[in-house]
Amino acid sequence: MKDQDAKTLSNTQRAVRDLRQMILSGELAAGTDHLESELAETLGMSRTPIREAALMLESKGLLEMRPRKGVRILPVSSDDMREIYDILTELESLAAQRAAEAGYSEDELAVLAGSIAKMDQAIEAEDLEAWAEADELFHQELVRLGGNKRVEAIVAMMSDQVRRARATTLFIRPLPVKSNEDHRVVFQAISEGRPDVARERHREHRLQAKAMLCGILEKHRLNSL
Amino acid sequence: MKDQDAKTLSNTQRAVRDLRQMILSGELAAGTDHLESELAETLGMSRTPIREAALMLESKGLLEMRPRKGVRILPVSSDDMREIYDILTELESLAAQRAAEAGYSEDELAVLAGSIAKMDQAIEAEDLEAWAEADELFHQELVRLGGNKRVEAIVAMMSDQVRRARATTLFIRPLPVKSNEDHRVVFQAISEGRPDVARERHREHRLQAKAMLCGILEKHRLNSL
DNA sequence: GCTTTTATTTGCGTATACATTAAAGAATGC
DNA sequence: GCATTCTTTAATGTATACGCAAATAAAAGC
Repeated sequence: MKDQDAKTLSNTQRAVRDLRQMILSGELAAGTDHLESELAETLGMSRTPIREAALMLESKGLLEMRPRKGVRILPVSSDDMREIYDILTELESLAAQRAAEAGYSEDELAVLAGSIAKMDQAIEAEDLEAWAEADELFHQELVRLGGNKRVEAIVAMMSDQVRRARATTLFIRPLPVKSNEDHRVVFQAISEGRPDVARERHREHRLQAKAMLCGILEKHRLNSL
Repeated sequence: MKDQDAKTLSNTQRAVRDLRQMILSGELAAGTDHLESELAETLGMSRTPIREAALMLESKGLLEMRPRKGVRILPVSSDDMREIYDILTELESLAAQRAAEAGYSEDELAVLAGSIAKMDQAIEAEDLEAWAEADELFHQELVRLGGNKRVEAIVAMMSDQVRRARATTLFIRPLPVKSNEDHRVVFQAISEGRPDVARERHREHRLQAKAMLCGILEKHRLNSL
């Protein structure tokens, strides 16, 4: 990822990548304001590419440009999480259905199967970070198999917004054993070519995840992550 | 809309509005390329706000910025229409469900009811343009009542992409009598507070609309609108 | 002492200049 | 006549300059 840093990537693209990374990692904390000129200096470029990057990240919902107040890193409230999870529920369920309809071969489902295996191992080792990573891969690959590029883009966007909240709740939530079972059921429905089952089971999986996560957020008064 | 033209609106915002309008109206035809400097001259401003506007419209899926080729107005193929309609189906069905759960008063449903009345009148008068406008209002208001801002934004984005194709098919498709019945059924389910019915009926409505529209597009070999 | 008015600062929006580099065209060698 | 290399062109990516309006500080009036 370093080899095409200064080469093929434009400063705007680097700014998008770096700012996104800084937001997701919390280096730019939610709710904080930052002047365009500050960010420009931080990333070692002029305001122009910073502005362009900020514009893009704004339409991805990660920040907001407020004249004279600087760019504000948008916090994610539990209401936001509800909105986002509702969307993920619908679109991923569609993807599961379509993936089951597509009749993928075992080879084509290898990545999905692999992500499930990784999650099992992670549970075994009680490595929550590794589990979260594999879980994300599962959902991402599921959506890819759904074959709808726009769904892919929207889900990626929503996932970005959710990532910070997940990092916080990861160590509060119950061990995701049930979650793994859900994934296996969905996988099986896809590999057996049963669209309705895949759709409905994934839908339930997501609805439960939403309830669990929003429950935790409200119980712990974790608003604006 | 003219009074705050040069006043409160920045050039970038005007560029977004005007370019969007020019794309939707076909003044900037699908598939054509335009240099930043041309557009700048056309809209009477420098390249800077044009670039910023183009960046935003790019992330809304209306155009694509290709180095040294200019900005390309993205065509919408029948495959694209499938993707878009699939998303609209899922998200609008969710909105219908949520609207029914919300238990809106008659007053709060007035706009929705009004849009249905307008569609009936339009059918009566065989005014397809008016029907399309009222239909759009119905869907937009339905989504608004769903109470999910992100869904609203996504649906608005997809609607933009679909608008050109609709203009073309409007005079080929059968008279939307069935469509009006569907709307009434969905409306009733919402006003009676029956989420499952609202969801499922709207879902079917959308699936049929998709089949009809994509059928027409392929029958008439209308790719890349 | 408090409010209102005026000055000052400061960050943004936009124009413009310039460097970069891909693409098109010309020229050279075969 | 064709391929290849060099030259030129032209459009983008980026830096920079500057006017303007909003926010803040200072000053005047009550």
